[in-house]
Amino acid sequence: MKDRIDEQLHSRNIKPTAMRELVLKVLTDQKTAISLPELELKFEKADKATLYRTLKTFEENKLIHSINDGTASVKYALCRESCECYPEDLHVHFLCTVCEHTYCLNDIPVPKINLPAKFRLENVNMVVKGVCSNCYT
Amino acid sequence: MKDRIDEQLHSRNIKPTAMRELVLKVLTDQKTAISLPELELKFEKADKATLYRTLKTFEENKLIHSINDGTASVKYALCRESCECYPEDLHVHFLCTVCEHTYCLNDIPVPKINLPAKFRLENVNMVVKGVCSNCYT
DNA sequence: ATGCTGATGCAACCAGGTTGCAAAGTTTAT
DNA sequence: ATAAACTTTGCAACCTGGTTGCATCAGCAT
Repeated sequence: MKDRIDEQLHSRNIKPTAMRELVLKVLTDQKTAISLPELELKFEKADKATLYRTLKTFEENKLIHSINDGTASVKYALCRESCECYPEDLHVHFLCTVCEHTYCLNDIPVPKINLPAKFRLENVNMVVKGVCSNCYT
Repeated sequence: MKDRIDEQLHSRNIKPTAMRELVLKVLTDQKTAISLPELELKFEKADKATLYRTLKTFEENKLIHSINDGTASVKYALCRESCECYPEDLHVHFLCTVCEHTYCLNDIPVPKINLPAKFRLENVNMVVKGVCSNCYT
């Protein structure tokens, strides 16, 4: 288990400190994207700033991606192995308005958009809001 | 001018107070979406809470729509006359990473997405980041 | 004029995000 | 093995946007 974690960190050129291993472990076990405050709650006692910087490091190195789903806080989820966070790599995110969980719909790529003349595209954030299958009645 | 403003307010069932007329005027003159802090700066002396509530009122009555473009703050822009903020009414937003302005790409509808089974769609937020034509080199 | 309702202004609060700085831990060169 | 150099961590403090409670004020109906 730990091996696998360290391997992941290594493959993204992130030094495997104890803290980072723990955070990555939490992120791996997570089915939905998680926010910084939520991450804090996963630990008995952990420093917000450290977690914050850990997430930033992960994001810079493309181990995770951030999602701004319109709720108060930014959420984070693991990137796929092959992800380089290019526009082609992007997928749709789904925010359930009942349970507030944010899902990565990895199989649904973000549709291509034709921008007006002289607009250059760098990135796309597409969040669908609705009710997830768990909360579906 | 004022007539036109009042008419707009009236058509959305919003009582035309002085404050609201001023805010709507600012929003009308705006080419890009504006945030609460930005709106505050447009006035010599105005109360944040009042502006906040004014925006909320406008939004509830579908005179404006909010855009969460991933920057720290939520931005607001006028709805089109015919807008009821249904998913069909939605358009793509563009955030310029240079000037930080957010454009309503009114002519680009949000693409339709096929969600997984038992996921119900309510709303879609699609923000494209990049460089706008003004900042394009 | 009187009373009711909703709008405004002020102050205070809250949460998430972010930074500075010193202590602890790692790595590298000698 | 030791010292120097660099990185990570933990703590505290801060900033900003968003939000709320409450007293006051304005507009309208009676």
